[in-house]
Amino acid sequence: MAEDIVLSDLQLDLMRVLWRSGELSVAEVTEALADRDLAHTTVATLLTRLEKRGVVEARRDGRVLAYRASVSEAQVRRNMVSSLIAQVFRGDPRALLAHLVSEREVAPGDLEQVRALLKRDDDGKASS
Amino acid sequence: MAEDIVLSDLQLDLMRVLWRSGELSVAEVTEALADRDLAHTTVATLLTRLEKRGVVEARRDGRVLAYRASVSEAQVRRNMVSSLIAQVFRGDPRALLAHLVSEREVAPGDLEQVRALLKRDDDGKASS
DNA sequence: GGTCTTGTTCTACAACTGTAGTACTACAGT
DNA sequence: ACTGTAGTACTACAGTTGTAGAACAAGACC
Repeated sequence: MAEDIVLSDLQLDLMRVLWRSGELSVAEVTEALADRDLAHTTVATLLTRLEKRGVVEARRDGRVLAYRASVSEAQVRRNMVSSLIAQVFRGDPRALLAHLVSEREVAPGDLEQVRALLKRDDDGKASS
Repeated sequence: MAEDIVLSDLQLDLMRVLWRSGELSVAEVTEALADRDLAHTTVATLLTRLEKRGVVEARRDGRVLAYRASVSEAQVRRNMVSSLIAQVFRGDPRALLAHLVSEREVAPGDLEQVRALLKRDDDGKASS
């Protein structure tokens, strides 16, 4: 379950609201997306569709539906990055890395930084 | 021009054929995508649509149309990566980098490798 | 108890994508 | 000139997404 999780911009915005806030009603989600200026029926439609796809779950709370994300943000990130790597970089994550570097999207300093981060991480998790 | 270049999987496959081979007829593209097993009319439709979007150009060569990519692979890559970064990583490329590292998609050795590459590159281009 | 409000569900529609059939056009061979 | 044959153009249709109205349900208020 939860395999093909590639979400559109709007869908991600919805999910972000849920990830931040836990369990929300349609009204609350609509309010949280006020900048998008969507009708609440639109938000309801979107949530229903996402529910059908299994990325959110609805729970009846009295007469109101409470929606909750049923996939994590990390999971979606993973999926979307993997998907991009598969599509554009022949499945080779290092090709993406090389792209980022050569496009000057990340600087050498960033690499150092992240490397340090990784090291700390490894020390914690995979210590001898 | 050529701003919103985010292509689907199939569209990318088409483009890859054109990037590799330069200028091709519908028949040639269809053949190159034989594994997809598409009708040549399907390929024609796809190319026409891509032309309308400005990512390929058609030239009349006798009675046959010769299609050619009018955006580079690098450009599409840039766009698609940027788009993902904007959508998923709040526009921060380093967040993507951090993701790659923490998801073990790239290893420390890869960082070194790419860093070396970058260094060589900079030596050539941005020498003091 | 009737009506207002709030929320849910259904239906709708345009744009885009994947897919392809049909119709038209024109060159090639006899 | 006639007819394949090959290629292009047009039309179509289902699925997804963005967007929302209309209809319906049920508690809240007087």
